[in-house]
Amino acid sequence: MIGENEVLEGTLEHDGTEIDCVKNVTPELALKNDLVIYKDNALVWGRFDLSKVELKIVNALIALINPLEPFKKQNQWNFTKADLENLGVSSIGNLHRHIDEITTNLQSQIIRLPMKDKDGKQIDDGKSFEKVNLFYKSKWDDKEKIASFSFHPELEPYLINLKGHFTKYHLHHVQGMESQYGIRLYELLRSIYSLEKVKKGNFSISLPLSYDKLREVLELGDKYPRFSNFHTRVLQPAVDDLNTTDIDVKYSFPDRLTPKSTAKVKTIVFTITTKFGYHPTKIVKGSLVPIEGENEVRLSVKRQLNLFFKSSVSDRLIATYGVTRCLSNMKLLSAEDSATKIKNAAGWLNKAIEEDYANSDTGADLVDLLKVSTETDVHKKRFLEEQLMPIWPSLESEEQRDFLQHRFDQGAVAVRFAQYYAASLSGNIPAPAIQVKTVNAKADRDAVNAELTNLLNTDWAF
DNA sequence: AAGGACAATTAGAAGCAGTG
DNA sequence: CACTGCTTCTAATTGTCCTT
Repeated sequence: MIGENEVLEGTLEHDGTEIDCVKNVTPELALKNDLVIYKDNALVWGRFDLSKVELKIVNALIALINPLEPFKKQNQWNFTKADLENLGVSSIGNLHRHIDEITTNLQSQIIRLPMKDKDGKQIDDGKSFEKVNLFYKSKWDDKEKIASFSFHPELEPYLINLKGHFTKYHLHHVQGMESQYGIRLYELLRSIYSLEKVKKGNFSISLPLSYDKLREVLELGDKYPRFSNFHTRVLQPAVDDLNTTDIDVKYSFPDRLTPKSTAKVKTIVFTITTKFGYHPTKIVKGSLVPIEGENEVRLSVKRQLNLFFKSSVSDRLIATYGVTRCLSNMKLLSAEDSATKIKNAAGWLNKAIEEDYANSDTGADLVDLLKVSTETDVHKKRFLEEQLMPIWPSLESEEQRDFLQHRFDQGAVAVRFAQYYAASLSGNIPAPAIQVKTVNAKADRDAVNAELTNLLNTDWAF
C-alpha cells in the first residue's frame, strides 16, 4: 500500500507565519506547540499497544528529536513536569504516582515491524517480522523531577534522516485527543492520505481499510469481540478526535448496503478531506526531511484556488494579492460556507480576495488568525491571547490594519502592549479582557473605546 | 509535593430482543 | 443459530480533594 518513494507533508508556512485552520484548538496550544513529528511509515504501521498517556509521551519525545542529527549526538531526552504539561500529557497531577510504572511499561514495549532484507527493503508478508524495543534506557531523577528516555539505537533509521515512506504531522493535532485509538488512526490515515492525494491531484480521497488489518495494527487482540463494541468504543471516538485535526474524516461500511443491514463488516472506507491551509506539498524523490519553501507554498495555494478558478485566474490572484491573502480568504470561505451555504463560492471568493474580507472588520475569522501568531516573546503571546483577541472584533478597522501591518511597532495596539508589558514587568499583570460578543455593534465598540481610554489614563508602576 | 480517600469517567463485556 | 445493535453492567482507570 505504501510503496511510492515519495515524501509528502501538509502544512503551509510563509513569511514566518503559519496558518492553522484547526477547529477547537485552544489558542494556548496553537501558540505553544509547533513541534513536528517525523516517523517512518513502518513505525506508523507497526504493531504495539500503548496506553493513551504512554503514546503521548512517546510522540512528545519523537517530536523533540532533531530529524537530521544522528542518535550518537542526541539520544537522551529529558522531561520535567512542566515539559509534560506543555506537551499536553494528562495525569500530570499524578505523574509521580505513575512514573515508575510508566517507565517500566514504556521500556519493555516491543514494536513489531516488517522485516527488512539485506538491501534494507521491507518484506511485509504479514508473517515475517522484526521486533524492536522502543527504549533501551529510562531514568527518573526524583530530586530534580526529571524523567529521561533513550530510544533504542535500532530505531534510528525509523526516526532520523528519513528518505521517503515517512509521515510528518504536528504534535498539537494529537496531544489533545481523548482516545488512544484516535492518535493511532490519525497517524495511519495521515500516512496514506498525502501520498494518494498528491498522486491523484484531488482533495478528498477514500481509503478502504480491512477491518481485520485495522484490529491487528491497533493490537486489539480479543478486545471488542462484537463489531458494535468496536464501533462505539473505538471507531467513533477515534473519528471524533480526528475531526478536530487538520483532516476531516468520515467512514462507511460498504458491506452494509442499507442502514439497517447487520451484515459482517470486512472493510471500512475512510473518506478523508483536508481543511483549507493543510494541503500537502510534494517533495522531490529521495530528498531529506523537507523544509517548506516559498515556492511549494505558492503551488499548494494555487492548487486550492484551482478548485474555484481557472489556472490563469488563480495565478492572477496570487500575483496581485499574495499567497497569504488568498489563503486567509479561502479559510474564511470555508468557515462562512459551512455556516451559511454560499451559493456561488467562486464568485464570493474572488470578491473576498479582492476586497480582503478576511482582513477587514466584516471578516469573522481574524481572531483565529491571531490565535496562531508565531510570536515568540511570552509577553506578546500573552497580550495577544488575553488582551487583544477578546476585543479584536470591536477595534476600528484602521487599528486592525495597523496592527496587522506593523504588529507591535506602531499604532494603538502597540501602545496598549507597551503599557501591558510595563505592568507585567512590575508584576501587575492586567486581568484578561472580556470577550466582545457582537462584532460590529456600536455600543460594544464604544464600550471598548471607553475601556481603552481608561487604560491610557492609568498610572503604571514601574 | 506526596499520598490517602474517594468521586467521576471510561473501557470492555455481556444481556436482551431481533434478523436473515 | 450465529450474529447483530442497543443497552446496561462492572471493573479499571483517571481525576479531585484533603491532610500531612
